[in-house]
Amino acid sequence: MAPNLNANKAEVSYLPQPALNRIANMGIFDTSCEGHQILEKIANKWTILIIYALTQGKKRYSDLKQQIVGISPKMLVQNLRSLERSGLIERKVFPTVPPRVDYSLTALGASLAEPLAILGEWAYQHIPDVNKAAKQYDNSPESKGFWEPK
Amino acid sequence: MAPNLNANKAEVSYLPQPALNRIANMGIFDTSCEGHQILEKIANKWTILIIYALTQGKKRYSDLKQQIVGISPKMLVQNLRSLERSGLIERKVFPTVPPRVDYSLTALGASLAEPLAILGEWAYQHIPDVNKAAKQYDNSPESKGFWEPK
DNA sequence: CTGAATCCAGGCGGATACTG
DNA sequence: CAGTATCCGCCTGGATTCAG
Repeated sequence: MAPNLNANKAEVSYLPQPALNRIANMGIFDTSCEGHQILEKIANKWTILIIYALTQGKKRYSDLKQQIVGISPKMLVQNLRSLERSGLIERKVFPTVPPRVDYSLTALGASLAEPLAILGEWAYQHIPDVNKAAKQYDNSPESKGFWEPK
Repeated sequence: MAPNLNANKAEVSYLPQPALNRIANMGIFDTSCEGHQILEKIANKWTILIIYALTQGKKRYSDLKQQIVGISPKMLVQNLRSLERSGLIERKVFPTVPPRVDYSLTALGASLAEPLAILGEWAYQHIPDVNKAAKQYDNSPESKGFWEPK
């Protein structure tokens, strides 16, 4: 946070100021760094969607399974456990028959919802931009002979 | 955007207001939705790290390879191509010998850097929280007999 | 209903060797 | 230097079945 704006960045001025300066120098690029590991954990498709869903309020297992289209029970449970273990969601079991389990965001999980929501909004807002870029890329000469990544 | 604060959310009041209301109802949970696909594309480890690195300014291939610890040439190129195709980064080739290639963020990519930075900052700020939760979880009775997810 | 267990294919992703 | 090509292990993740 100290204003050590060193002069070794001449041409690029598009950096978002506050956040990135700190991040870059904190070992985020190193696998052994805990921040890296947490980032890796939350930066995956299913995790994000689960957080999104739970932001609407507590939900049952079957609700999540229905809302998150295409998720297999295995992946759902796996990610739910992962999130629970990290303290992002809470799992509440009702000893009834048939059983009932509610999942909800913890305070920690709720604090993550905001950043993830911003990310999701970005995705929506830039659909046309990405499509346009993809179309241009396909018509460019360098798109010939490249193994399609994904 | 209209203030339709319907009353069907009684107990949970932790939702971040602005972003999530829109996201949830826009098919983000559906694989066929373009927003979903873009999100899936940017929400992966290597992509995020590449964006982070390039936020510091334009970099050469070898610079990226060195900075992003543990990335293989295959993954690096694959993700670079993916990002280029989506219009997030620009690839500039210098016809010199030995060859030189610079990668840099486009305006679109720069606009994504901010959300990603926020996410990365969240990861760092909550390292202790996640660790504490994990420790508690391990000591809880329900952590017995569960297949460790990741 | 909420998962657990098992099976299995596809692809992610690392290692290596090789080009212009 | 900046990739490309190839091989391949392994793990993700889907499908299915079963249990409490």
